[in-house]
Amino acid sequence: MPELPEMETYRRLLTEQLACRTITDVEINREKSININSGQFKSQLIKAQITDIKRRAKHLIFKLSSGKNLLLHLMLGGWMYIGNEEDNPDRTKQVIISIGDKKLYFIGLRLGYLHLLTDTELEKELADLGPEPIDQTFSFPVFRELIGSRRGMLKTTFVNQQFLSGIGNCYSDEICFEAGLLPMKKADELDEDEIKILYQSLKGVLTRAIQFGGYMEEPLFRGDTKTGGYNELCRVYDREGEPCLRCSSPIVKEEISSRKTFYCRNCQK
DNA sequence: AGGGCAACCCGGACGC
DNA sequence: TGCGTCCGGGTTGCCC
Repeated sequence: MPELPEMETYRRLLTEQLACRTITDVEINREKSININSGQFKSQLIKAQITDIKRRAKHLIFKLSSGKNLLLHLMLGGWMYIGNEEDNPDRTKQVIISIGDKKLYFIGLRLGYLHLLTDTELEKELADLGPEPIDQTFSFPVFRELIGSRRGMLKTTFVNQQFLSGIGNCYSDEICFEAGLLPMKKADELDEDEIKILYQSLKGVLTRAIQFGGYMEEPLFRGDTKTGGYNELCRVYDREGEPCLRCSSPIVKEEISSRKTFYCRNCQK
């Protein structure tokens, strides 16, 4: 599912493709995907310019020239495609935003949504999110302080958006593997060295994942070679039964707090 | 505080 | 081909 690196990849590519462009049409095929009635939604979007595209955690925020914000969360299985009338995926499109002859398709929005919000509403919506892990200000002392207040398992701690924002099921496993720590290890049982390794792994995995375009398999547009490059670089996620790339013992899949979790029994301690 | 769990949602994969 | 069934999984909220 799209996590921070996937959304950051989307942000960068969407900015290249759509920034400063004007919305010319909007099609809503699923009312539940939006927060106001479709008539109002359309009239507020059409003729508005996309002035900027920002990211906060797993959300994207399309800043509009009207001063309003279009807040996107893809949740489970949501993805986007930029094409045109002919070039588009053979899937159900819940929302389609036209920008001249280009069309931005929103696909797989089940629990995902596009909410049109004022600055105040947006701020309120994002208020409970924890710090951005790739932010410059997220230093080791900040991380040590933060994790020092935690007693739960690393897995549940990392996927908790109030603790740290943007990490989901895949990257929490990848970070634990990189650090050589078991996902069920308790945060309050870590020594100083382990906290340091965990911090470095967190920064390292996310930075590399962004660099390689995340692990989403669907390209954003025809000829997009950036998206999904990290898919083959995942070392434990969705690799059940395959040999560990460090020690060759099979990667195991286990349910931890009702989330599928992948790890190596041998080299993660 | 943390763990467990249900509810949300429905496209699409899968089985017959 | 066609129809019915069920899974996935981030997030919220509630209970213990």
